[in-house]
Amino acid sequence: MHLEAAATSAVKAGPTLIAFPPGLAVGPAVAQIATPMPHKKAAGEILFSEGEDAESVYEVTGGMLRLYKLLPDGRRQITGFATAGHLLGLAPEGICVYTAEALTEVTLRRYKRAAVERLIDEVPGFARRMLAATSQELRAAQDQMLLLGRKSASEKVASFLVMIAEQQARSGEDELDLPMTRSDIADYLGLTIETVSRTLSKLKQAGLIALPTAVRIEILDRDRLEDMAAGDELSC
Amino acid sequence: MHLEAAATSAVKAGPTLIAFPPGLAVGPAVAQIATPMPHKKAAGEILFSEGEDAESVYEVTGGMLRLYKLLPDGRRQITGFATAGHLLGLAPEGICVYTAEALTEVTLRRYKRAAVERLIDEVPGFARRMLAATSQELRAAQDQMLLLGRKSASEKVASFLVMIAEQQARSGEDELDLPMTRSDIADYLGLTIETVSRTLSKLKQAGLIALPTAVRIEILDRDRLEDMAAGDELSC
DNA sequence: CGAATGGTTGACGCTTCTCAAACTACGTGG
DNA sequence: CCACGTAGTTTGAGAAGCGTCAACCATTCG
Repeated sequence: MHLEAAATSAVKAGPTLIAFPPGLAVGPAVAQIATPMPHKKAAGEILFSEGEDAESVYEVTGGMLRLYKLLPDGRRQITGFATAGHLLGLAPEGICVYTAEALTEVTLRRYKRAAVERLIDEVPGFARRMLAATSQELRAAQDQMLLLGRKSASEKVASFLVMIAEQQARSGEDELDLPMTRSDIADYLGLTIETVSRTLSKLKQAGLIALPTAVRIEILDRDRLEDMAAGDELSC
Repeated sequence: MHLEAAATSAVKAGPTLIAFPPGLAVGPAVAQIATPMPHKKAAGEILFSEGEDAESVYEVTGGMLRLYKLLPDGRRQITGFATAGHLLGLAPEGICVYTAEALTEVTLRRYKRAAVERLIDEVPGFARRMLAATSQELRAAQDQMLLLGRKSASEKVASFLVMIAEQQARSGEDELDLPMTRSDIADYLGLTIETVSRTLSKLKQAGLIALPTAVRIEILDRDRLEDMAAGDELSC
């Protein structure tokens, strides 16, 4: 019942999380096997931490989380932002490989991991759908590797803006709300806060975007931004 | 028959490819449904290219390939190295998302993609195994994101050496053969050839490794190398 | 109003990149 | 067998992009 809803929601939102591609339905058997527990987390709360036992699988129904890994000295790499429709905590070895932290208030449905595993084994086609979703995440992760390893700061920020724009493609609006801070963007792109801020200022000066407020971004020249994101020189 | 062999081979080798975790067996139905075509590629040959239709799925049985994505101006990010046991070309949308190129001579088994898809649908447990393998790759991809976004050159090279060492863990040998060039290593770690070379020289000077020849590396202090790879300061 | 959090901007420095030259290994052909 | 060419590697000098440190500004909240 609930997982079906997720199955029809949008895909993309960055790498490292499981999302159900659109057009997939799970089937009526689901709710009987895996009964969801409604959940809510306030901004800043941690859903689960890297290294913990993964006892539950969470389905995001609202809000946004950041998913990240840490180095011993505190350096952080955000591997993705999870939004409605994403499934978190499906670690195959039963251990969380990243931390999930609420960025806004977040609503979730919690499933017992064992129940989801049973679904995978027993509901025909369910494993296949999970496989498709996971493959999609893997593809996104590979794009992110290209970004982190080979793109300049301008190209990274442009890529980020294009990604957010695609995600918030509701109506024809070219105004974006950023739920995350500069620090989150920096840790997602492998940059520092200052470089993100400076790069946004440069894009603003170049007339590609406008910044009414810090968390609000208007895209003025989508085409050039996409060219820049793709690495088509003219990076500035 | 053949896929079972793969199912019992080692996992790790870097992100972005599908490998069968050890201890998984596919079952005797496989060979009947998806008959493999033996294949061979010489070093330098391209198996498939980014953007192409993914018509076949390849199972690597010997040798090594590099998997990479390109930016329009030629910048390259290697997302992983594929070795025996890895499955390539399982793009869910039917389009290759990276290029696979033989690094050494490579032996492969080719399956029709449609046949593998049928396997996924019809052989109980097969989709589940593919899901486990793909999740494992996703985990590795996340590790690589942390490396690319937040590790220093020394930490990157140390991580690479530890990875290769784990992969070539045959016997107690601490001598490694590198099938790839400095250029490949650089494009895997998000560095340049020169930085890789200089970093290896520094590690040699620090007594952590020895370099009998360019393609041969002896690990002298595994512990410190692993500390460095994990980001435990003392980076040098 | 003042503190706190987050964002912007500037000056400076360091890590890594770029450009260039020299060295090594290896295979080919004279 | 050795000169030569080629591809790959190493090393150096200099440049640049991004990080670090620091000050200042904006917004929110008690």
